[in-house]
Amino acid sequence: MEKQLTASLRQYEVFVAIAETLHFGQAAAHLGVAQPALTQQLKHLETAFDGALLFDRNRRRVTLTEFGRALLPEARALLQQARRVEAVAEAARTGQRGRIELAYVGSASYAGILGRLLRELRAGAAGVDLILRELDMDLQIAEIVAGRLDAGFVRLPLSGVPETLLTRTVHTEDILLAVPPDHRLAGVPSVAMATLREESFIFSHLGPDMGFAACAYQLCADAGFAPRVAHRAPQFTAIVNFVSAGLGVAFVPASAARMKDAGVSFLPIRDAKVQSRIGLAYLRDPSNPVLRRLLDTIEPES
Amino acid sequence: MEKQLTASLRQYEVFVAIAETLHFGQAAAHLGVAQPALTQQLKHLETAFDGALLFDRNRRRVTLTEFGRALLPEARALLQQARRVEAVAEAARTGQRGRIELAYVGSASYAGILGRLLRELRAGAAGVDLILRELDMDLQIAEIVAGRLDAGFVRLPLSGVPETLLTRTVHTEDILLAVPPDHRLAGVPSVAMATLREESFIFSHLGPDMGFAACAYQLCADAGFAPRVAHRAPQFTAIVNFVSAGLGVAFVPASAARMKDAGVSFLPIRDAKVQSRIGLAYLRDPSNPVLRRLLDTIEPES
DNA sequence: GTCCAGTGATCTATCTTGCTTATCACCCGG
DNA sequence: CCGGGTGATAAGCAAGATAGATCACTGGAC
Repeated sequence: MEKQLTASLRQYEVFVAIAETLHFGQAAAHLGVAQPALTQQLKHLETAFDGALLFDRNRRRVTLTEFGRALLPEARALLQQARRVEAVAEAARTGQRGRIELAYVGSASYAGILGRLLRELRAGAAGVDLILRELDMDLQIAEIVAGRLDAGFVRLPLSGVPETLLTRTVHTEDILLAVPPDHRLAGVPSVAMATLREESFIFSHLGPDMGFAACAYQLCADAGFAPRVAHRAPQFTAIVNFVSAGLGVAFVPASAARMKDAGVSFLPIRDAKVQSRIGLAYLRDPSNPVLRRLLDTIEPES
Repeated sequence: MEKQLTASLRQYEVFVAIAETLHFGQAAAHLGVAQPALTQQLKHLETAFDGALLFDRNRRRVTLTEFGRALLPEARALLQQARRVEAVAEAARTGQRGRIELAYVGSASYAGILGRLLRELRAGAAGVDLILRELDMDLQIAEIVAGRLDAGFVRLPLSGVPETLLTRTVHTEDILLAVPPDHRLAGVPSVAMATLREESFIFSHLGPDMGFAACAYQLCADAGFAPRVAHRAPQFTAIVNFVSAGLGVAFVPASAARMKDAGVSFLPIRDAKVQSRIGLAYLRDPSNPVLRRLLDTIEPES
């Protein structure tokens, strides 16, 4: 059992108010209460200190005793800290202060949206601790559902996830076709899906129903064929490397085209009806105020 | 009207206790109250923060929310400051911390008692602000009575002072006779009062009923004569200078004999029945705890 | 000296707060 | 399915805080 505190904030508040005006009536008005309350609270405080008087009350003039004078700065500091706690509470409640743990799939870092979004998150909220790490989409989902991660940037769409897991699109970009330097299409200004029916494709590891791969399969399905998958690679860097080595062609998000790897061409697809979307995935009704604030900065859509 | 504080120390205390154990029952035991009290107090605190929850209570496990986690360090700091205020209050109440304003008559500084006493005052009380100044006895008394000075070191006795002004002897020393180099007594090992009846004396300015002068007059009265006062000077340094210049002899406190001014001899008085006392003068029932503590270190006597 | 305005203390009734005990609702392991 | 453990809820009581009226004392005006 800890040592009990013997005086209340209210009592220190009264003490400081009287010390500032040296007048019970004015201090009472300042605190918005009647004067007898001050007399009583102050007396309680003095009783808490073994009866040591804080003021000399000569009926006509109120003066701090030496004891009171010694206590005043500490009492002021206490009240200041109390106000600070409440200010911090307000900031934490509205998400301007606190901690958030986010993840992102590797390909999200090409798109440059991380920097932008996180800059927004920081705007006017210098007190936010941000823990950020790169993580594959499937692991992100597991961590979020388990409550060990607040939210994550993934390639949409998701499938087979609990319906408490929501997503919100934060970035949309075209899908390009990456072709090797010596490929028949290298150098053409754009391609049509129909011409790709016989190509060998390099796809990501992730299944056909989620993320970027789902969009790629959709492109092919729209064009009336199923892609022949020659190889799989985990990340777009690896995929582009495979393309560069001539192992096949690949769909990549436009932001991955910056890689300019060994003569690989990135060709617009004339008749593409789908784009790749990066979204933030999070649990419904998030309790983390920082996340709530982050979601507020993203237009609530899809 | 200031912004009102919305939560109480008790509520933060409850919050921190629960945060430390993550268990309502244990926290309640720790605080020495029944468990429902915690539930209620915590709810009050959460209500004060617009209903934002501080803990996730899953019936089986209590966890801090991000909001609670953000608030915890501030709440801890608040409680620490509250404990600090009470510690400071205790120290101030017992005089180990605070401020004291003291004065001393010039001749008290020869006696070396200031250093000793003030060292005692500081012992185990590093938080004491000491304001010290040299001041003549009569001014000291006025300042003390007016409440502008806590206490002062003076030569006893006092007379004609309010009876609320008390003194306490802190130092006693012999009275010596200072004689010029060419005086008939220069060089004798000691003198008897009876041989001084015809001497010219140098006295201090202060009246015959107070301080050192009162002792000197008493010496002469005991010997059956009234001293012939040739000159007056305000301080012992000046008096010894006058003696050195051959203007007469003078009684001085033993501690003034260190001055060794230009061949002046300081002779013990064989039949002296009085000594000079330095005392601390102060108002009865001092409210300054530091002064009370100082008085406690001086044996309560005289 | 007398009186009056100003100020803090005191008294009392009322309302609020905080705590206790008893009980409930729920989760989880056997 | 039951029992131990845990937090929430309910009701009652004691303590605390406040308002309003009044008292008591101070110090200056005259």
